[in-house]
Order: sequence, then C-alpha cells, then structure tokens
Amino acid sequence: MARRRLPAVSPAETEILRIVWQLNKATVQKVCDRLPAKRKITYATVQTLLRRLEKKGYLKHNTDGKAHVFFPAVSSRDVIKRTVGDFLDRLFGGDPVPLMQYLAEHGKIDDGDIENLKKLISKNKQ
Amino acid sequence: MARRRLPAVSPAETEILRIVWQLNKATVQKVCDRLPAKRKITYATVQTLLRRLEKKGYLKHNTDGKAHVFFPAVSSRDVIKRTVGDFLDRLFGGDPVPLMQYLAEHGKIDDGDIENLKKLISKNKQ
DNA sequence: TGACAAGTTGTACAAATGTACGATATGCTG
DNA sequence: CAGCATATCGTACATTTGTACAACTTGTCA
Repeated sequence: MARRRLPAVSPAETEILRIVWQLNKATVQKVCDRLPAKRKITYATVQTLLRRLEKKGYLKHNTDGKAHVFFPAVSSRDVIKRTVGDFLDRLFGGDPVPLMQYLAEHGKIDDGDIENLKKLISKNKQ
Repeated sequence: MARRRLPAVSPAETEILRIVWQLNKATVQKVCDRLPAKRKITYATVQTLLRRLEKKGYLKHNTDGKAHVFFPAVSSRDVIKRTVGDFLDRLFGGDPVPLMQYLAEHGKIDDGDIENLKKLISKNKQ
C-alpha cells in the first residue's frame, strides 16, 4: 500500500476538501453553496482550490454536462490521519491528551460523548 | 480585555512557539536543542521564526549577555484556543466529536485518560 | 441554430512561509 | 586588550498560498 507522500494540503484547501468529502462528489457550485455564509470567497477561488487539490492528488473529477464533478482520490481517513498527526506534533508535541482535555474543557463535549468514547476504547483494546 | 486579533501563527512558527511555552523562556540555542533530531533546520531558521513570532506579538525578549531570551507575550491558552478552533473548523466543520473519536480510536488515549476527562466534564458543569 | 448562461482555462499577483547566508557586534578569556 | 566563539541583524529568495479576473468554451432552450 505504498503510502506515498502527497503534497501538503493548505488550510484553505482543507476547508474545501472537507466539503467534498461531505458531499461525496461535488461541482464548484455545490461547494460554494455549502460554504458558511461568513466565508467571503468567490466561485473562481473555490475553483482554483479544487484544481489545486486535484493536481496535488487529493481529488479527481469527471464531467457532467460541462461541469466538473470532483470526488476524493484518497480516503479522508488517510488525510485526516496525517493532518491531525501533524497538528498534534506542532501544537502539542505529539501528545493527544492535552488536546482531549482542551476539547473537554470547552464544553463542546458532553457526558454522552465521553460514554461513547469509553465504549470505543474498551472495544478497541478488547 | 480587547481580545485583539494577532496575525496567524504559521505551522513552523507553531512548532517553535510550543517549545518556548514548554521552557517558559528560551534562547535560540535552547529551542534548537529541544527540536526533535529528525527536524532538519538550522539555527538561523529558528532565529528567524522567533523573530517573526516576536514581531507578530506572540513573544517578547530580554537580553542575557549577548543572547536574546524569548518568552511568551500572550497566554498559550489563548493561542491554543484559536488554533484548535480554526483547525476544527477547517477539518471537521467545527464539530469536535469526530476529532475526539479519531484520537480515541488511534490508541493514543487510554481508559485512564477517559476517566480523567469524565471527571473534568462533571466538574465543569458541576 | 444561434445566443446566453454557466463552466472552465490561463494567468496573475501580492503576501506569507520556510529556509538560510553573510556581515556585523559583543561577551569573555588568556 | 586582542581575538575567538557566539549572537544577532539585515537580507534574500524560491515556493506556496489565497484570491480572483478575463477570455474562451459549450450545453441548452427558444
């Protein structure tokens, strides 16, 4: 499974890539539609980002009418793995616990989530 | 507490900033020493990164002999908050649960950690 | 079938980023 | 006090990133 090293995904690209994952496949237009309203960015820019993601190897596309329909060329799991790994290294020296703590402390995670995580872990190490 | 918007911290800068936090205060040399051996990067580059972090407002320095001793100018908590927030937005659309799940699934978190998180959360919402 | 709307392509460009060299300044040691 | 070892400073420079326009192309509908 030669896990070749694709060029890094930039922040703006990541934002776009995530939306493509979410939609499974998407035209430039679709991606634009899913962007938060706050995010001021033109169609042309989204298009450039999608083009770059394809050139970097993260997306492919086929055609529907005259529009390009982009879809993932590598699994989101792989990209997430690398991205989170890098992030963890840079900001926390690779230790995930402080990040978990941070997430927990900021009220974005509730008891239910924790319960699920517990189950997840027990299962994982069965 | 006018939470002013400092310029973004780049990935390479983040790496350096984290080390300064870790050491509380540090010279260029000290930072170099704490960098993982894998990380091929010269003294001069670390120096530039530190200079930029200071210019951006994340660090200050005073002098010890002829060496600059850098130290944080803003709390790491604030920086982490923004950094994690942005990261979460870009990669997970702002939802922290998938990130927790990812961390849990990759065996980097154990039951003990989970227990602590549970306590943390209960306490937080007392 | 002809034109319009919606796409894509080529291209641009300033700013940020990662990396680092050469020159200069300065504590300290003999 | 001379000079070495060690710092900093000024600067550079190729890439990458973020953003976007103008021009060209092509389905589609009247």
